[in-house]
Amino acid sequence: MGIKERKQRERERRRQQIIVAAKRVFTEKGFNKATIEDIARNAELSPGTLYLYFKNKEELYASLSLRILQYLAIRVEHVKNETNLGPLEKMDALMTAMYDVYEFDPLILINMFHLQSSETIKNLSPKLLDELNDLTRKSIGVIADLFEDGINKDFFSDQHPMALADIFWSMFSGVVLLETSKHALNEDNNFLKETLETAFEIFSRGITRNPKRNAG
Amino acid sequence: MGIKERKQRERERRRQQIIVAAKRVFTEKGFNKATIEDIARNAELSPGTLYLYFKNKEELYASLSLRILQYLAIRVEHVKNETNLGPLEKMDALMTAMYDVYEFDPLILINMFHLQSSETIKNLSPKLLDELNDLTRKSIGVIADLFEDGINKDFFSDQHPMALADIFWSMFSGVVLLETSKHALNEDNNFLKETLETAFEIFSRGITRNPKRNAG
Amino acid sequence: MGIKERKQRERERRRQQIIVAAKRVFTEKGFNKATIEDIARNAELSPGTLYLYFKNKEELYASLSLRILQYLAIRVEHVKNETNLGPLEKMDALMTAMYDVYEFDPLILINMFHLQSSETIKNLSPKLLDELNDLTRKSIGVIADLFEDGINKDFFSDQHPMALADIFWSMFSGVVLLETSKHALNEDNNFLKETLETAFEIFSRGITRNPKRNAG
Amino acid sequence: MGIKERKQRERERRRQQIIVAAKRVFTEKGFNKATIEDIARNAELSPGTLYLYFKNKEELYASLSLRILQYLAIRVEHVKNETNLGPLEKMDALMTAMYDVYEFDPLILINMFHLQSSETIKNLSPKLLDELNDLTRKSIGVIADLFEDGINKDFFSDQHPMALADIFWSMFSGVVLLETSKHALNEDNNFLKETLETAFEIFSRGITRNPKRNAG
DNA sequence: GATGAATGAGTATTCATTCAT
DNA sequence: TATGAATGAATACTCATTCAT
Repeated sequence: MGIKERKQRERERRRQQIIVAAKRVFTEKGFNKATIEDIARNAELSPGTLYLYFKNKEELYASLSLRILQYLAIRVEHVKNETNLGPLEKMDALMTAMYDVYEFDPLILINMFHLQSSETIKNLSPKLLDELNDLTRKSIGVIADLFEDGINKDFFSDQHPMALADIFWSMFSGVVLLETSKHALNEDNNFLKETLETAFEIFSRGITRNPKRNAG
Repeated sequence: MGIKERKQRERERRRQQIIVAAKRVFTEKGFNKATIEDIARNAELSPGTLYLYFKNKEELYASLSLRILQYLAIRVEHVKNETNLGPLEKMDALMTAMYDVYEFDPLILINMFHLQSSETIKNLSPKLLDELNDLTRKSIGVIADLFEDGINKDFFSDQHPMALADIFWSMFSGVVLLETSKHALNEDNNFLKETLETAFEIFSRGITRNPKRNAG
Repeated sequence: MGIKERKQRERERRRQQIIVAAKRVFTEKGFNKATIEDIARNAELSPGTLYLYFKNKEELYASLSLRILQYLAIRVEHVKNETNLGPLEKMDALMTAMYDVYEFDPLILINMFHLQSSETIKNLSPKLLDELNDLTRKSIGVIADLFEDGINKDFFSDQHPMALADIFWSMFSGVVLLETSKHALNEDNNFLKETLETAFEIFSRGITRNPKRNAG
Repeated sequence: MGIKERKQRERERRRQQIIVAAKRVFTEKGFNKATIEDIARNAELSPGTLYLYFKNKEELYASLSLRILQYLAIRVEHVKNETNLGPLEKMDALMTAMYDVYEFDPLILINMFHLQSSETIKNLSPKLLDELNDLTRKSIGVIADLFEDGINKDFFSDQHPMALADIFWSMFSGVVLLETSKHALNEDNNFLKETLETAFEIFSRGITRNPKRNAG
């Protein structure tokens, strides 16, 4: 048992070692230009070993996203559960959470959005795709709940909560992608934090029912 | 003379024939999985012929984006020049324009956003990249002008116009990408128009100075 | 008839136009890197037109050699027919002739030797190859006759005239190729004339029967 | 340790396996018509494997020449070091050496001369070209030393040793190429040995100072 | 004859994946 | 488990040649 456990832990350590290397290489070269050998060398393992831990290159690529999505899920869930916060305060907490998610691992977050572009989706295994989507949808669902709550309590204007959540998520990913592409183009991109804050601020004001706000 | 002209027209027709085929194939398979032979077959031409009209695969791919960016530039420029419209009305006109751009060629628009993802940027020729960016930046700049005008006239809250334009553009691309990825996942995505309208509506309300609005 | 003749002359002019262009391009780029379109552009004609005058690329390439081989044949024949010259004087005349051949068109001469290398031979049409070989063999044969005459008159040591002619020809082509490869390597190659003279001088002394020479 | 050594040896065996196949195929078809797949098939390996041992087609091609040039260098160096031989005897030894070089690998020797033709030079990587040239020049330099020694000792007529060496080398390569092109033309070429001997004999007599010879 | 647009066969090279050790 | 040598499928691009005008 102790042995089994140790082996299990050892195995998990190897997995992380590979994931870390993969992150570095994919981030530097992009999915297509990154080779398995690059990653293996970076992980100080042999190419063959990678296949003992990941079914194939795409699976490895996608596995990078899982962790950040899990973090996202935890964070938004936590916001939802903060029962002592009102809808507006939860919005603030949500925005902070989103920025934390971005900071948790910006490179992977971008990879993930890229992953969602239609080209990549076509080449992913259905199982993996489902997993990714479930995690994403779950978080967006929780976000929708927050909006719904706000609407019910008349803080937010009366719109479809899921639509709001989608737009919120779109705005988040749109800003992240744009700011990152600026980075890739060597323009300065130190303003992502400000841009994101401004974006969320606009969004927040946009959905807030004015009387309430004035009152608040 | 007449002959020269006819040849010119014939040549342009071929170009379009190739572009149409490329669009179909790139859209179906994505840049990497699409082969020149696929496109040639689709265009009912030989692979060699494609190279009489486009220098290489990337050039062909990017040429798809140019047209829609030109359309975008024209549309936003036109909104700016509508001198008889006030800032709020111009916002409405801008949103309509953006949706028209989406409808002008949704598939290519998505390709284009994908193009902007960092992976692709790394693999694009600098010249091409510049061209694409100049066109994009130009339009975003005009959008910023609209916001600036609105701010000067006290319709919009006092924020950096370029930042607002970036967020506007991010929201647009974010929504388009999200809705399209839903499509790729076979969820129904007929709601893009509504989502986009809602998104713009929220954005609009978010940036509008309340007193004015109440007055307006 | 006059018309026919004029047409014939016109046709010959075109042929030369192409040959001149081909020479330029083949010399600059070598056989493989030179394209038919390069040559056509250089000749201010269309690619298709070249095929009205030459069966294919290789035929065109080889046709360059014919002229110089014809010049060679004439020159050596002329030396042979100089009945008022003795064997040693004929050798001098022969060497002068060979150098003239080199100067007649150095670039083509080198192409020709290259042509004789086994790789190219395999890809030439038998008919053309025969033509080239007949011309070469014919000249080498005449050279052999000169040696034979010298041997018979006891000027030259008693060796197989054809073998001597082959060696003479080998030496000539060897020197030309070596000096030219030096040129290609950007070493100075202005010494070809001297090298060739020295080579011929050595050859000449090498085959001359000493007693005779002492007497002579 | 033993394992490492065995692997090393195994690797060298593979390399030879490829070189042997390459020699066969290049010799049969020439550089351009020979395909990597041909060679791979001939070596009973996959195309990809060839690239584990050689960077590209040209490198593989040129690697064939290196061995023979190394052999040449060793042989001429050895002749030079035979301190108990006089100049004339060294000439004999040199000629024997040259013929041995030819016999060491006739096909490759011809490839090598072909390699030196200007067309090929243009398409070779500079690094490779340098390597080949250094080796060649080195041997020709040693040959020049032999001539210089002979001149100093008054055995040979007073000419520039390097020029003599170039001519000697030219004659060698010229004879080899001519005789081989005869072979390619299906004429019998069994006389190369004789032709080469005759050529060297003529050369030798041509450079030898007569008084000495008479004395000798 | 002349054109030049179209053809499509031909190939070096890469790299994800496997499997004998 | 781990290795890494071997695999071989896959693909952009070129260019000699043709042929409708």
